[in-house]
Amino acid sequence: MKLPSERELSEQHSTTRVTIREALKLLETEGLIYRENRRGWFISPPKLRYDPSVHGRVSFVDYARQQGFQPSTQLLSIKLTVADRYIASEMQIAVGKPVYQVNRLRSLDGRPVLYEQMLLRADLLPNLDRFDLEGSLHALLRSEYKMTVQKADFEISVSILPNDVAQALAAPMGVSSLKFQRKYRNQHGEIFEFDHELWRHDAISINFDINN
Amino acid sequence: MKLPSERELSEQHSTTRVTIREALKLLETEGLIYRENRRGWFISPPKLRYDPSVHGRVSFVDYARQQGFQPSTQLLSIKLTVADRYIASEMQIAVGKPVYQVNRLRSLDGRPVLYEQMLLRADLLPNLDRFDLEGSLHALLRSEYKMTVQKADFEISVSILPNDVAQALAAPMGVSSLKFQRKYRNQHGEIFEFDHELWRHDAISINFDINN
DNA sequence: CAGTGGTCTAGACCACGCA
DNA sequence: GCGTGGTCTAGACCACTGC
Repeated sequence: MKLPSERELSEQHSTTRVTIREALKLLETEGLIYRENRRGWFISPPKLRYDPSVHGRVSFVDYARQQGFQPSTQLLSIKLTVADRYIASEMQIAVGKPVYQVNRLRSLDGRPVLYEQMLLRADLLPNLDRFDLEGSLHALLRSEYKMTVQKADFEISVSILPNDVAQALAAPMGVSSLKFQRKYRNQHGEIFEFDHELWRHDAISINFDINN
Repeated sequence: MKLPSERELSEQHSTTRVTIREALKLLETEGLIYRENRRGWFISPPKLRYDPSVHGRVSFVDYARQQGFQPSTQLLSIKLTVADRYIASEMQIAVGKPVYQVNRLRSLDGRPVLYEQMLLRADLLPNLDRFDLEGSLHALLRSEYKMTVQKADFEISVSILPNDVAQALAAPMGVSSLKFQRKYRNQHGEIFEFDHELWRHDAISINFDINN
């Protein structure tokens, strides 16, 4: 699945590295190939089909397996912190309220595709850090805290991978990404979770139905 | 809203055009600036917030106006054709069945942001080409054909603007795009419309709610 | 340590937008 | 017809990967 080196390609096509790189970047934007930082160019695997309407009910691991991928999750960090002005306003809580910040990395067949940052209200979910956070978070919230998702707000846009995230995904700077911003409300209408998900743009397609 | 020329920028920053262009392309991928083919670089306006869950009920023109944009629609072409194998399979009709193909270009404040290709079953929507197709299509279907959307299937992914579409959007080759593929079913469960929408990636964010 | 991708220089020519 | 962006050449050095 690895392409020949850029120097090799430029000789084969009697052109220069600059030109070859431009062509490779077109294919990258198109989603056909991707890079791992300083390791080379690779053919992109098929996209994961992601259905936001079942999110919170069906776990990443389950639907990835259904589609023939070997998924894995790595907990990067968890810390107890407090809401700054931005977080407080988005989560509709007071500035200074305690929140857990959980960062995870998710991979398909060993390829990192998703960087997840989750902010969770610590007052509603005490001692969250004592649990195993590499599995399904929503299954955990259901079984340990009787917390279920009543409503989810999504905002999806195309942007760039921030530098730290690019590093975590072994991606070079400037790779485009699909950004999910998500808020979950529980049965009482409280926003208990506020997430940022950053996907490699070539790793995902979003599929869902709307009924009128 | 126009940036200085690339040559000017490279002098100002004591570097070469190649390097400046790389930097500009980073900002382009990030969505902060955009190009119009051979006309220069411009600051990107705010994104249109698009809610797929109200699509079919609220028109492009209406929600664009609500957000302070001046929307416009241009009919590029309409023709009566027949379903090839791909279209037939996607629309669940027989190969050779008649379909209207409608192509439209939509702009915000004079900036082309969306290329729309719609395929509509001609047997269910006879003489569609006699109507004004620069307004809301679904309003037309409702009033003239008593056709309402019961269910909509979405597939959203990031890709590149195809060359002909890039040209229509006055975009250079290789600009990334957000692709919507959409199927509408009527009250009888028939797929009467199959769309491809290509958005400039920096012109749109998708916002919607899911209720469990 | 050899080879890779990431970054950069200093030019060049062409096609097109604009006046 | 001038200036623009789009494309290309022929090099270079560095930081890092993989052996």
